[in-house]
Amino acid sequence: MTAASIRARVRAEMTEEIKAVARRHLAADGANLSLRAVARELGMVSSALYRYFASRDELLTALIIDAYDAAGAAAERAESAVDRTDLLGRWLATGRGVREWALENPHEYALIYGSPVPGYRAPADTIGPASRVPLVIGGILRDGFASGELSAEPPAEVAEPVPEPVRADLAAVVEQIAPGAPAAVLARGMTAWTQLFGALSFELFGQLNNVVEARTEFFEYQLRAVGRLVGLRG
Amino acid sequence: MTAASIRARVRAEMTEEIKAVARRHLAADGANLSLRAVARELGMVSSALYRYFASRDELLTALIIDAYDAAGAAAERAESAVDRTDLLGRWLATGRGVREWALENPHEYALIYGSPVPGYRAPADTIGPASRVPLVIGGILRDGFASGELSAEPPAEVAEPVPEPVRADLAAVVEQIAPGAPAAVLARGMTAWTQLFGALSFELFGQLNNVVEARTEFFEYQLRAVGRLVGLRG
DNA sequence: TGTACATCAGTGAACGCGCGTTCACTGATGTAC
DNA sequence: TGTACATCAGTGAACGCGCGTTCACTGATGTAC
Repeated sequence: MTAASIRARVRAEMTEEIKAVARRHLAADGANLSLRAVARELGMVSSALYRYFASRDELLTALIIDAYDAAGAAAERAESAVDRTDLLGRWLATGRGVREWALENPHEYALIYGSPVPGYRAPADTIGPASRVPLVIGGILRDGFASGELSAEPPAEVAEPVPEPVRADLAAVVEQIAPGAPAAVLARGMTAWTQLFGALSFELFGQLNNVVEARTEFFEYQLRAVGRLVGLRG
Repeated sequence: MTAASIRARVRAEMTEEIKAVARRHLAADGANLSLRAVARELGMVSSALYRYFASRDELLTALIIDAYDAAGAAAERAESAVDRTDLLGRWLATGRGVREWALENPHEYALIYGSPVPGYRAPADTIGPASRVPLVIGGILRDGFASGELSAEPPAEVAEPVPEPVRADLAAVVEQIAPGAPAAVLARGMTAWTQLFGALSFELFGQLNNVVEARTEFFEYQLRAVGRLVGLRG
């Protein structure tokens, strides 16, 4: 290993360490993370951080990207462990995987799915990582449509026509997320996606306090209910 | 009008004005609202605010309560304009009412349904106002169950049993929200409640950017889809 | 292999701000007799 | 109705903090000849 690459590795490790400390600080400060506090904990002077991140916003961006990646990886890991033909199981595993990650990392969850950070504009590099969970769901829809289990027609009793402008928007999304699937299937999938994160936000942001204590069971119930709405059988 | 009551009225007006300015500042600062900035805009010295609010947290609490009340009032106003027997229509009106309020007041929405404010603990006085939207939904469920339109059994194809621990939690909630309705009906109602705010959070917090542009139609589609899951006909 | 030079991580001081909260005070307005 | 006193809104200074970012610098580590 050349001297240069050792230096690069040390630099990469230090970068990771800064992010790790910053992640811990999200708990105390939320999105108004203090660079000076991070530096203090690392035993450095605050200006030293500028060797690694050009600004506070850049550090925040790195944390956001990492959080999306971690949530996506959790979904992928959980979903990939399920038999490919068990579509409902794959959906449930995805939801559970994301939830477990979110419960372990509530402040990172809040950073990406909570209120936007005032004054912060997410750069384009967050788009890819942010798509990982939707892509997992898209894979389930694609396979379901391919196997015929998911038809363009939803379960008869909950059939709801997709409005024309939404169809148009989804036509573009279909190509990236679930190539080949009809817009109607994707629309139901996006309803499920919304439900998943709505349920997590309610749980993590306190709306269920004093209302539902059986959090895991309630989450599971909602996942299953919306899975049925999508047309997933299990 | 006595002198004392004039003083009281002036005081009340000043209190409202402080809150109005503070609300505007939520846009710039999010939840880390600055008392000094509010005072500055009012042309007062910052210590003068302490005549009206004992601390920054107390001002935040007032804003949170007002926001819940405003969202609840919007839901009530919209829902009450619909024919009582049109359950699906009542649900759609509720959703649209909340969404309109949220789009007009995105920062207040974020304050109550977004990430929790770091270091802030909501006092008990927020519970009542926070229940107003759920109560509107509960009213629809109650009436639906009373008229027989909503049965304990959901639409057959999306039937999903309510887990026992959730049933137990909901038994308590039923009394406050929809007296007389079975837990199964309430569970579906809470799924709809989650979907409603999940959809709003996705829209307001930017998750739909570059994905769905036909926001109103997509929202409407989701409201209808989950309304069917609940068993509301229209 | 040894040496001159370049790179780069981290320092420390400074700039120019911001904040919430307390406290003694002034002066206007209201109350009680 | 007039006067002494109490209430209360708002002031201004201060306390004791915090922050992001810039800049000239030191000194260790790497690179090129």
